[in-house]
Amino acid sequence: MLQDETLAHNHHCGDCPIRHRAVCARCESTELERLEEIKYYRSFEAGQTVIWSGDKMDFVGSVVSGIATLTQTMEDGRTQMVGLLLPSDFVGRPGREGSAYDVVATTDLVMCCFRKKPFEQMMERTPHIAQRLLEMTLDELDAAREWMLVLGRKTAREKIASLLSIIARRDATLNLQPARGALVFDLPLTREAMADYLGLTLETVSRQISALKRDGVIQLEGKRHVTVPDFSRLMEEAGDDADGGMFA
Amino acid sequence: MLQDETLAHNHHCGDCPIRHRAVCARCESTELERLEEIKYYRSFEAGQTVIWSGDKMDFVGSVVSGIATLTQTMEDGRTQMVGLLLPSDFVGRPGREGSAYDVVATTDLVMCCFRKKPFEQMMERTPHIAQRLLEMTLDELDAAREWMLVLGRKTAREKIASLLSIIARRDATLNLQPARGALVFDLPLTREAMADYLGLTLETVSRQISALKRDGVIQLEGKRHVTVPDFSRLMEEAGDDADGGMFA
DNA sequence: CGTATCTTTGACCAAAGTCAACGGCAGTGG
DNA sequence: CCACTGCCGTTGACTTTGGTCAAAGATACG
Repeated sequence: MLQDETLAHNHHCGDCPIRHRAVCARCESTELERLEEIKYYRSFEAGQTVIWSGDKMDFVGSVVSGIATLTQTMEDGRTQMVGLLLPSDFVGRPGREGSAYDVVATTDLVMCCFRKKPFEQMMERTPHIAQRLLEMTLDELDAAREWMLVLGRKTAREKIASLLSIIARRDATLNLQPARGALVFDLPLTREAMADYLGLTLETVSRQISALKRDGVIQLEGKRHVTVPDFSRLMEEAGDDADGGMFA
Repeated sequence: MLQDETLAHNHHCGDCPIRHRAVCARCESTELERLEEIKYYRSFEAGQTVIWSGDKMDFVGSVVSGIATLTQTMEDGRTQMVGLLLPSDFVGRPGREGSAYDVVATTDLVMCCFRKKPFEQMMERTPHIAQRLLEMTLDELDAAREWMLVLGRKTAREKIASLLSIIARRDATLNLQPARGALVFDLPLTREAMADYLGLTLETVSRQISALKRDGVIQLEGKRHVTVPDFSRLMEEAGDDADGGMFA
């Protein structure tokens, strides 16, 4: 276990892998120093719940590494994922007491946390933080609206293709994949989590993945390792018109 | 037609009906004066498109009166509503060129507009505006996530009940309805628009409204005028656990 | 090995979509 | 004033998609 290392408080923001994308992206070095004073790291194991819906949140923070999900649950147990948190994404809502959602670590997870009160105070005095948070929130809102189209109007097959293309695209930008040819990535989610993401049952997810494989849209190695031989074909299956401009 | 009146440029922000809820809510009088210099009003008739998806937006603004919708459309014509804009809601995204969605006036509509560039400049110098916009954006994000649960996991009947309860609740807060007893309101949307909101067909919307009427959950007068004799019953039908605390 | 978790697949069913006809109402123009 | 037209909404018959229930395969872990 390397948790001791990841938990260490003496990481320097300058070396931080999410330095240029997180809520602190626009901060200058003096601002970073002040953030550094109120920050601390927390690690979570895969499967652990970071925050329960309704609980009081005494911190906010950024995902440094790993993946977490934001989910809502109805009393009868139906659940819908409403957010997928990747490195650099922000957790928590300044100016609000409790969490509206369950936050669960899907993989092992490291978060850079700030106690809520000091962070809120700092936000008031540091426009760079508020500006960046606004920008990130607007991006999230756009993503949520895109997702609403998926949930409301796409077929099961299109939903799966949409999810795969989102994950593939993200992976390509993070890991600087060759911009041409086959995309290769690992699914960070179980079939059940994909179902909760897409408003389907896990059986339907499984069937549609098998169908996409049968039709040559994707190749599978094991349950989780995916190869996409032709990305524009996948986009077509997702019902997304333009080829996204990724491969011109 | 009173359009001349609503179009007049000499409204004072102090008298504005959305003064305390819109993006300008936190501004002080000197800040309001400067906003006043760059604002202008625009009116749209019911059915008119305010902005086309992909178009360049040279303004941002607030809905003053009337209702507008934000919709996304796939090439084959499937459409999903992704936002319902009520008085005080903000339209447009600072720091981005084009609109990602169609904005359509559902009723006659008056908007308070600001040219984008001056507004963006003012935002940088006026933290009160950026703060309020962040707060509003976070609220919208919460609403979008609530909506995702509706789209992904609720049955047709629950979806209709959810929409009715949202409209009823909004109407109650706006028009200070008696906090007890029957709620009465008008549907601001056609069956088709409701279908686009909920990811259903208009036939299913019609059938489920008829069913809720048959079961006594709602009463209808004409096509659009709704009476809800027992709000907690409607909440139950929506699959929303708590009684919302509205009627303690 | 045996147990637990995740996944796949099949048979059947139910909810919502599709296609089509029709009813009501408002506006228009003869 | 009435007939005509267009839009909105309702309802019915039938189809399709995805959900439900059940069994069994794969993989990892102790």
